[in-house]
Amino acid sequence: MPQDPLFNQSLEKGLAVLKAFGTGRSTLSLAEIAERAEITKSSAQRMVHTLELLGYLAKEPGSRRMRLTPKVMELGYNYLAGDALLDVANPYLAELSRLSEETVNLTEPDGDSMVYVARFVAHRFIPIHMPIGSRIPMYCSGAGRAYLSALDHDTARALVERSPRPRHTEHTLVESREILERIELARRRGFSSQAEEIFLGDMSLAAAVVNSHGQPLAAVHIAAPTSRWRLEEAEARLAPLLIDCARNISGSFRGR
Amino acid sequence: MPQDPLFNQSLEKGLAVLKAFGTGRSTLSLAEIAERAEITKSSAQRMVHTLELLGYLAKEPGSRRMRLTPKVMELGYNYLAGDALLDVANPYLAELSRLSEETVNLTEPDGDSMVYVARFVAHRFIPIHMPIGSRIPMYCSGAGRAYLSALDHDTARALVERSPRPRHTEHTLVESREILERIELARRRGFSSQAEEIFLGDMSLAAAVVNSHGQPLAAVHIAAPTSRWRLEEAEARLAPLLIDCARNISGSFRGR
DNA sequence: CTCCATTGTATCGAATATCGATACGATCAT
DNA sequence: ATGATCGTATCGATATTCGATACAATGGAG
Repeated sequence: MPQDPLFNQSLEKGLAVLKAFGTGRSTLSLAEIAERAEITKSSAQRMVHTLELLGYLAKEPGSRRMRLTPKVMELGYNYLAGDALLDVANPYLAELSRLSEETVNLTEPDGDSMVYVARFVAHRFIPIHMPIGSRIPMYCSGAGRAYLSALDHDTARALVERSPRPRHTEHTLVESREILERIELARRRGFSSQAEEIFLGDMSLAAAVVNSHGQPLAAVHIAAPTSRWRLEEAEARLAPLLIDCARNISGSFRGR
Repeated sequence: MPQDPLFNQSLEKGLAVLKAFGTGRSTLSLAEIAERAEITKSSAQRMVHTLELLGYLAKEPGSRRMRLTPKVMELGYNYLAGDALLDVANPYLAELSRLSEETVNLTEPDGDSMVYVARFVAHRFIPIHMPIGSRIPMYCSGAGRAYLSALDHDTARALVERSPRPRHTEHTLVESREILERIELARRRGFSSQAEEIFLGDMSLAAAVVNSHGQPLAAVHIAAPTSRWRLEEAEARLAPLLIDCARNISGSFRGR
């Protein structure tokens, strides 16, 4: 009974196989792939065979487990390569990293998460390793709250309320009322902040990048380790630079 | 006529659609997708519909053209997240960038290209924008030659000879004899170099990262703009730091 | 503003490629 | 050495994908 005659379930299964490598281990046996992708062993066999021929999967030498090849990055890279905002933002992000001497990131929204699309790492500290493409939840991140603060109130509220809100650390805010208060504060101040709500030892300040209608496209954030900054001090010293950076990116993108 | 009864052509078509966004424009109409993916309009319709439901494609607001969503980066990110070498390398790469005050990259081999998997951008200069996931050919890049120099001679020769070798600039070496000489030199010196063979104004020095059997896994390279360095000077000052970095990564990975 | 060419969307019957089950053989752990 | 688990190959049934085509929507030209 094909409910949607245009939907192709083979493609769904194939992508589920690629996504199966996201959870946990980096090499998987066929049985594990079938289990994680929630498909039958036969389907897994076909999909793995196809992906191997196409060069996206390879047998781990010496065993029969499969692993992703660097070729899968072509798929994600195409997004980055076509992202006009990223091109515009890069020099401003580099400058902010130079001025602040801290790690600076650009993230874009997807569902209820923010996705890292650019990252300039400060020299003096290697913080939590967050490669391009990784995700942080909107509700408890500075970047997410900055993004939400540039949406209209009802849209932001709806997003927060329907998002799962696990407690990552003892400091994570999980009550939607509290979170919405922080978003309201961010709206007034022009930037948002977050202290140790995702990782202990890590704070962040963030500001939204907006289009010509004021709608948010992305967020810039500075990662400030608690070992070097108190929150108040970071807000006083870094927030003006941050807001300036986000405003410059927004302005340049408009005139692109 | 299913020549290979295990091969799933729907999956191939779906991935071809995602890859179609790599060539040229960042938004495509259905007709353009069908053309670039080399599939019929009907197939394109089904694949696009499916990818849209799964969240990998979205309609560009205000038009009917499609664009990739950040969600596609999940696929590529899974590779990075599972890459043990990358974890080990990061601090050493950061240190090399700090010491050299230039941009440092880690690349891994795929086919006849090297793929960027990590990048530490120097503050004082924003060179050619090469995001994670982008590729450079082995035959004319420092990283590629460093990688090839750690393979046995015959394997390296075969790779170079069967690789297409377009001339990117007036300085690009395209004769396999010349290229193999450079690889031989790299083998003796422990690092390779390249000056303006891909982009004018850009040189690079590179060294291979090897496993416990001496087989290459990746390459570290420093991008040195011609505006700041003469080749001989760069080789004298930067190569020792570079070799040290690659050796440290190799050693740490062995003991992982 | 109208018309036309092009593009996106929906539908359909045919038949092929995909489906899941199963059987066999290889591999690993005990 | 033995058994259990896992990867590989094969099969018949049929659901699902196939390409064609018809229709509607769009956008540009005149």
